[in-house]
Amino acid sequence: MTDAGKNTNTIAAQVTGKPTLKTISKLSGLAIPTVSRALSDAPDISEKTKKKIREIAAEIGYVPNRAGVRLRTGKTLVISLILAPDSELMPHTAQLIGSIARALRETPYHLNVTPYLPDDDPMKPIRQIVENRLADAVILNRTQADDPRVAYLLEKQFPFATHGRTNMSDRHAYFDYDNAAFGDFAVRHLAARGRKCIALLAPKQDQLYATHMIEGALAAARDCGVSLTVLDDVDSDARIDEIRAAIALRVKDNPDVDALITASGVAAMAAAAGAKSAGREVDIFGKEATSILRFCNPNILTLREDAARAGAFLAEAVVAALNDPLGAPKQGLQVPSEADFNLA
Amino acid sequence: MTDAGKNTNTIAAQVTGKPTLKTISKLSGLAIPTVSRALSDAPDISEKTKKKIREIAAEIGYVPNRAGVRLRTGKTLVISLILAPDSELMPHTAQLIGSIARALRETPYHLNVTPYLPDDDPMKPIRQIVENRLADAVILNRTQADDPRVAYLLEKQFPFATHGRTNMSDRHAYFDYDNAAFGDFAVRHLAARGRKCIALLAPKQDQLYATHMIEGALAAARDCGVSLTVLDDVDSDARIDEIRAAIALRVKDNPDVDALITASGVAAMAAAAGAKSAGREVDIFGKEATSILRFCNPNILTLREDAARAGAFLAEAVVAALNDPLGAPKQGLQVPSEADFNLA
DNA sequence: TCTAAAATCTAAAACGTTATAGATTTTTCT
DNA sequence: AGAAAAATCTATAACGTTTTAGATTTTAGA
Repeated sequence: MTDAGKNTNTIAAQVTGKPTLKTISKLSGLAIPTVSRALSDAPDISEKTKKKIREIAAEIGYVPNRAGVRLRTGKTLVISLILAPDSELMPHTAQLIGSIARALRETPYHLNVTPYLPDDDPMKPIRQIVENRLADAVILNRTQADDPRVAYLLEKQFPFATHGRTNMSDRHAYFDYDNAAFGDFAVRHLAARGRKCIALLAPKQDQLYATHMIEGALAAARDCGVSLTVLDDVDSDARIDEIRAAIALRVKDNPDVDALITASGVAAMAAAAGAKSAGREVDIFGKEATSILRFCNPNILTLREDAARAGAFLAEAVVAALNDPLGAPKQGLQVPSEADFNLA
Repeated sequence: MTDAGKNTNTIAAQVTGKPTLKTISKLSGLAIPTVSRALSDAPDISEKTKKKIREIAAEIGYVPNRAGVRLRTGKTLVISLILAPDSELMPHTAQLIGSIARALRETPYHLNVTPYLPDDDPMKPIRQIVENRLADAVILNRTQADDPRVAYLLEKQFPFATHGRTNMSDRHAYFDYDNAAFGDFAVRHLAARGRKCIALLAPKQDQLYATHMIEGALAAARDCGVSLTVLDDVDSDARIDEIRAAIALRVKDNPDVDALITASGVAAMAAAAGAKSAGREVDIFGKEATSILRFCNPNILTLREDAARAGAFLAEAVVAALNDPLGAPKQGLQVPSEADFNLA
């Protein structure tokens, strides 16, 4: 009965090549499935054996071969971030990507990035991933209120999380910025500074965040007794020069406007430039602070959108969805506070 | 001899589950290895057979299982982008990531992102990837002149490409901005605007791009007969407020300075603010244009760094290195031109 | 002490692919 | 026509893992 541990100690040092279960099997004298089950803490392996195997594994630096696991289990150990074309141009995106990937380091999953172009069908990357099983889950950003990708993923029961809410948010994991609260915060802040006639620059597209922002701002405006106009004929996602020109026109048309709220930092910049070119002094309140912003114009106010927090949350949410497909989806909201005010 | 194609047509339509080589084997009546070799265009398969197999494969939408390929060949079909902590905060990084991933769509490789934190050992992710074969190649960004990661990868003969040159650039693929040409361009441009005393804000760290930039600028300054001072005690990679404060001090100390050159857009902004707070009107010339910049200060001049081009090049370069490990590494340089001037 | 049950381990198979060596068929040459 | 050569295909094995069912050992019960 001593043949099991016969040559354990001598070989352990001189392992050649990348260690596998087979290596541990030989070193321990136990069968490969035993080693496998011991490392996955199966109930039918004795504590003594588990300890022994874990020690050997640690000593020789065993790391499971992903291809083997993948082939056998059907899991890819990959989570894919679907990158919308706009996102590439947004200042916070790199931080979002980095923070997702960093959070995933605590898990067996790796992050891969799947971008698409403005002319591409947004459904195509999703379908490919689901049909060819290129990932175990996806993270979507820049979701639309009525997003066909979300509908598809729900139908296929494919795990996912979104950055930004949708019409179907009750059924999936997400992280979002509380844009109603942002609208509220911005209006109250401007009102407190004595502003009376605020214009809000909303994106044209069917974006839920705009709806929320407008609702919050309108309610606060009523409450504070200030006027609020929604400039829905100016696309805050348009090119920067167009925004500037459009804003210049609008403030000229409406001489009472003394403050502007925008949905993004870039739009805030453009709005500031537009107002200036119209010879007007207005307060600008923009979401999505960039460190750059505070130098641009003395009157640009911002609330920080915490991309790092969003990324970490999304990573956890999507892993939770993988581990417990039937559990309630994790949902997070960043409520703006004074602590985020005018910070980079 | 007719048993081969016996039930081809009938079954083709009703394939169930994800098709594999086995599926095609059954449909075609040919052995699995034959199917495999036909699809990889091996010389010992007849054209007739190849055609037949390719048709079936196309019809049922066969896509090779990555786990199978990976396990058998040892290739991961993954390329990993190592993301430096600073990069997450830089405006162009998302576009770099997106363009790499988009270029890789033409290849079998997927892009995965491996970030590390300021406190992490930069070698750790690289070692993990190489030792555990988590990718077939890596792309490094923010390389240092003397980068231990580059030395390690060269020693291990692991395929890679870098964004930014190093001391060992002759031996690896890279894409870089021609910073000497940038220094030259900036100085000549400022001189043409009548500026006589230029200060150059260089990063403190051992970054090759700074060396190049300084060399180019110094040579041009000699040639144009203007004065150029290198502010090497101000770290252009420092926090934005520190740069602003430092610049304010320096321009106060030196009343002759009438222009500033910086290595980044953010530094340009900060420098502009610093000069303004010192009550001075100086021209600012910064690399790495962001759309935002042009609204900030009337005097910020920029040359565009084309992140999309960099990404596409790096993807191609690293794939070339994989396909031909012994070939000359692909190396690219973006030479700044008027076409890149003051563009976002 | 013997049997039944529980605990612990192992053998065999499978995931999908490709490489190697060998088998079969076809072609070419004498 | 027969043999050698070329062309084309197949059988087998392996990559590293986990699952299933079964084998062995140990413990508990009478």
